[in-house]
Amino acid sequence: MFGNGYARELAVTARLRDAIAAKGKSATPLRATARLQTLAKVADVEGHLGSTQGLLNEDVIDIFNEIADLLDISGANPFRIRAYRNAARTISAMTEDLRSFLTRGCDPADLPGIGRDLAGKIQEIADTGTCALLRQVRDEVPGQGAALMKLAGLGPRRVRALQRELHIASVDDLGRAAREHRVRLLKGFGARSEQRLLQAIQAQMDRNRRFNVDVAVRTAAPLMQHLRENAKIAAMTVAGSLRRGRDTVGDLDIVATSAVPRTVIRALTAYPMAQTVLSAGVTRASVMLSNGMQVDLRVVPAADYGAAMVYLTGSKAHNLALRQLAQSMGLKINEYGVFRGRSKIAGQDEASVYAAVGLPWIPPELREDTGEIQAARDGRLPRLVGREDIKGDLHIHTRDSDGLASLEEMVQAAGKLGLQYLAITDHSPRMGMTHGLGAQRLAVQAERIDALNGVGGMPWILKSVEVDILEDGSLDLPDTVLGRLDLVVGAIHSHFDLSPAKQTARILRAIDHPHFSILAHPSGRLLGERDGCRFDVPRVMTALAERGCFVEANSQPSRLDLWDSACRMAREHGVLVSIASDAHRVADLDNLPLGLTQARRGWLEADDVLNARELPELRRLLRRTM
DNA sequence: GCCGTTTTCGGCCCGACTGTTTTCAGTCG
Repeated sequence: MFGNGYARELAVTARLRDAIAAKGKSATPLRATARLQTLAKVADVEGHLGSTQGLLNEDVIDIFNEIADLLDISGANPFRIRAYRNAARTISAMTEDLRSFLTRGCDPADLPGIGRDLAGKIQEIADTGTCALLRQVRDEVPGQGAALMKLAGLGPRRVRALQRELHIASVDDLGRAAREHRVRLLKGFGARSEQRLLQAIQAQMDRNRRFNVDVAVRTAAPLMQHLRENAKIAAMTVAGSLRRGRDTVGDLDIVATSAVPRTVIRALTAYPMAQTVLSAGVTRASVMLSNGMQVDLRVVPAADYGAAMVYLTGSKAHNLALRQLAQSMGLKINEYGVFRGRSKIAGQDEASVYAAVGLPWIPPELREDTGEIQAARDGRLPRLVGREDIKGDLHIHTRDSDGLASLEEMVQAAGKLGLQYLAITDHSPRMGMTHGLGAQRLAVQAERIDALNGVGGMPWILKSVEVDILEDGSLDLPDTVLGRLDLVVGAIHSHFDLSPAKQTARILRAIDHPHFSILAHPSGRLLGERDGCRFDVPRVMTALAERGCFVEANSQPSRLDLWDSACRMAREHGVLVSIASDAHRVADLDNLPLGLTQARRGWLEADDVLNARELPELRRLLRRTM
């Protein structure tokens, strides 16, 4: 998915910064990024942004993971295997382009989990595009071992057995063998595992499907209600990626506490939407719902609830780091609590678990092992922006273009939500299908806004427009028209597939426009439908900062654009973020928390958020000085 | 293969569930 893959191309993470600082080297990401941008400015734009940017990171991640899978199948030292996986994870947490990292003279061996050997392999991949060890292990493990490993239910041992005994090289081979009932003849396999493998092959074909967060919420709510009504539950919460606020959700993780766990397990397996029961034990069960979403349920005693919540909220990387920290203190963390020897010292609530390892409670949105544990240790955790900090909404449509409610209805609804101000941002003329507004209709709208503002008792209405950024970077309305507005929100709605160089130049030109205020949904991605456009994000952030402009975190569940790491990059560049609903109807105003969550995942505090400002301060900030 | 409040060797996160076994290995989260 665009958000995850592309996020890897962005700037230096705090984890990286911490790791380098811990090793006694000084490296401020801002300075590093600035240097990079200087290089970019002098370089030929097309050349700089050509085919290599970010691809090295992907290459190294793929190669290290494949080496790990193949070593696993060949029965290598498990800790050597883990080293490759850890290194791949470190690279995927990097948001700077690895090639520019090397160009700047930085040493990958300074990164956590990467030593001299793997640093050498990274350099080898940078130089040659591949790695001798990969070729070697591919020779030793013939066939598509790595592809087989990705099937649910197949690990290294069983892949090895399939390859050795049945000469199965590919997923297709496996499907054939399973249908011919040859797999069940192997030791350790039976008719049931044969059936499951066929299901796994089918599931893999259906997969790569993650759910937008609104779908996940709409799936979770009735399920939770069903469980409450049909089982004796003392407390229950959704954990996993939904609780961490990921932009998309793969499955639902639910943790519940009950004196009679069996009732909860039974209630889940009896849920009408549960199509297949994948597993059901005494304390844990998994089902596949009819909409294709998997639910993993864990039932624990009240005394273990906090530990189970930490465990099931994850991320896996965060939990690993937490356990290692515990271990270094002579403690053990599992889903039942924190233990010193046999005695349990914490676990009832999450705060006690963190406190046991000397940390303050860490908000779920930060639990990705991207520097939050070190920040918590140092007392540097951000005070994340909350719903109560949001004073207004700077991206709202009305019936005048493609909205479904009138200006008056949107303003009243914003007032009911306690907002102090809102910006009306209907589309510009180029967006023909949205009935976009030209100069004349904008002037009429402005009169109605003046009249409403004159009445008072409602949120202050700012005059604005969502002006189309045309292919060449010019704006879809004349200067004279834009100059009369309180702010100008600019967005791309076409030509998403320009080369990164052209896309970057297009956006930079738009930002240069004297009346430009906020870059809205910058990538234009539609989750699960359309990848976003590709552009040089650090460069655009730098330009926004230099011009006194802002960037939007769009709250539509199918957009969530900016994504988390780009929000973090905005903060690092000193660009204030407008967390906006992009509402086209009254109900859409309630989407604001979704964008807010991405902002929180990007470590944003209230000070980093444009619409956390009071109106007078907002007005001051909107006055362009450059 | 990495790493050091166990510091250049000897460790490396932890437990539930499934299927195939008949006491447990393999897989998964």
